[in-house]
Amino acid sequence: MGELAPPTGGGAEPHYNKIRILSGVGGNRSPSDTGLPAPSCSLNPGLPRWLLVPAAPARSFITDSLISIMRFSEAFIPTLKETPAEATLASHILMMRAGLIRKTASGMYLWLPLGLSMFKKVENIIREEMVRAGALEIACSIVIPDELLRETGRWDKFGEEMFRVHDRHRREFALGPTHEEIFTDLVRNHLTSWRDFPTTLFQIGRKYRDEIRPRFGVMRGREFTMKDAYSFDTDAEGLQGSYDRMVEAYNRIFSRCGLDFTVVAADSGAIGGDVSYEFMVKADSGEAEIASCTGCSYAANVERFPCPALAPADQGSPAPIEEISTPGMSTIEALSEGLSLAATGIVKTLLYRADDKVVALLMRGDHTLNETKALNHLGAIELVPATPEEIQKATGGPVGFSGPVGLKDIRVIADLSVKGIVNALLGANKAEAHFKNANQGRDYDPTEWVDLRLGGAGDACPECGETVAITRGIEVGHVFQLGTVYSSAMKATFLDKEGKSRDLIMGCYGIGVDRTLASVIEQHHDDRGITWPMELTPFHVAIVPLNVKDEAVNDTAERFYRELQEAGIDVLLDDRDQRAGFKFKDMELIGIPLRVTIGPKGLKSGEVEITERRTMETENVPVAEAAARLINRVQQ
RNA sequence: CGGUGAGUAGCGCAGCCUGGUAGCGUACCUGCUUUGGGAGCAGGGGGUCGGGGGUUCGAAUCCCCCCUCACCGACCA
Repeated sequence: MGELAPPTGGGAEPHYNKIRILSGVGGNRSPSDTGLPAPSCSLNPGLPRWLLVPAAPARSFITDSLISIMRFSEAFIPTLKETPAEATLASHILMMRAGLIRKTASGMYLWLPLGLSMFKKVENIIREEMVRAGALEIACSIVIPDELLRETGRWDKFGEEMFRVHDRHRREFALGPTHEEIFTDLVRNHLTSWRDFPTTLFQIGRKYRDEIRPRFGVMRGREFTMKDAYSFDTDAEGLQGSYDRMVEAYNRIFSRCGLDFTVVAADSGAIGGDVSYEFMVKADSGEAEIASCTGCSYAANVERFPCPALAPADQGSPAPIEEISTPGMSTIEALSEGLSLAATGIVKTLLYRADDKVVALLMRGDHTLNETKALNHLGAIELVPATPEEIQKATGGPVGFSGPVGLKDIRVIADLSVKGIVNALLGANKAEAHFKNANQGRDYDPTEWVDLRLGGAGDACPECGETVAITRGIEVGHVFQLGTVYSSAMKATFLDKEGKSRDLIMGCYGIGVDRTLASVIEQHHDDRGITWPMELTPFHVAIVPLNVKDEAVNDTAERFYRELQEAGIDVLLDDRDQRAGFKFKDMELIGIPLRVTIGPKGLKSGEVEITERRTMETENVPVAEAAARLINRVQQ
């Protein structure tokens, strides 16, 4: 669980929203006109052009009914007995089998009624918490005209990952992979005074990224739904405040979704900016690696985890450099074995093509390159391993025998831990040969020293020095302090109190909605199916009459159905003429938290059964008490 | 983009090697029986065998090209 307890349905303090009066219409009501206490926090600086109104209180999920058809015979819930061949991840398998989604193309899914219901519940939690934090919702087109993306250079920077379309006049558009430009453009066109800020806008909409390899169902699709919010402030303190409110909202959102998550320092990647954190759902199936300290609360995405220089192995004093024959030894492993030499005494030379230039990256033999760090240092759009031809051209030697000695006209960037390696072994840039006793400064000299290393378990925590452990996670949210990256590129400015034009200071905040839902299933399932948390389930209670042709059974089921509906509970009545086992399996697969089973035998003794999905514990309850018992358990 | 594998009924699969005009399970429809853990019997509907070209008297099957999908990889020189 996160730090925060989920909010209670009622009794919470009122929350305030700011609404801007664009024209003079509406007058100048003061906050006290609402009859509610004035806002207590920094949410609102009390600017005269903001009108304060109470936000809708967080609705209780009990009244938040989103499904209209609640008889199984009339619903569209195509459950599968068998596992579709394409699915390997638990959440993907269950979303297919329980009838939440179907695939329409690689990385593209449609949401069936049951899936859509849960989807909307996640969406609504996000929406409520964003509004609670003072953000204003808008809706954007998914299509972005090329000129906006060209302003920030991202038309080119996104490369193949961006879907592109054109209209009949050959005007070009992108299917938005993210929407910084749209929001920045909107704000620069309409908000120009220091009085207009702070402002945070958000939308919940589809995004398109032509992923190299879509996988894991909706977890990494090419079309996905994202909540993206953008804050605009006039100074660094303002940004920090907007940012803190979003982080707080995120904590509440993921807690309400019943997720076990953690917040980690992250790389800001293609979005840009300075401070960046990711919200990670803990899952072994996650694609992200997290370095978390065993001693303190520090945690970071390994992409971002800093790796200072490590002390070099003691290899004596410098000896004369010497070329040696190393037939067939083109890997660190082969060299280490063939020459009985520790990998720590070897320097490997990785050749990459950064955009259109080949660069050499030096790593200690036992270390792994962190491509993200290299990419950031180079400021390149693309970083790919050089081809054998490019390596031959750049070094004069074949793949597997590259080294920094004698390299000309290319950048030689060395990891910090290469410094101080005495009498290193490294490639001679010719077939079947390496140099031994190579020494930095005498035999080769990198042009740059940078942290290029990928951290791993056992590395030191940068905060407290204890060792870190590596775990995996699913990135469900990402928050950035962008600063002026976009505002300066797009000339999004405001006039300050002195009448001077200054760049707006921005933050951006994303949540993957589909992925959050899939994560919930990753963390809430068993071998029978999904085990929904009460706040996200499409139905709180399943009514299972065992023999729909038995009048007493049927009447009782219908009576429960009415009573529970009247109490505002989402209830699914399995009115299908099917055998008991068949219905039980379906309900367990779908994961409805409570099941009331009505059978002829039980009715004769005046009892029905209530089964809790999560524990599969069953209790017999007198018919007269059952409805009240169910209502009570949904509400707790 | 590389490797591996797969495209045959809604879903899961066989048939292909060895060419002769398509089958099993499930789901679906009808009837009867059954009714507390994915029922039984009987009858039935449903397929451009991913697409195109070729070989052949004849192609799901053999050959060529293309498309799509899945899994793994795409730093460890």
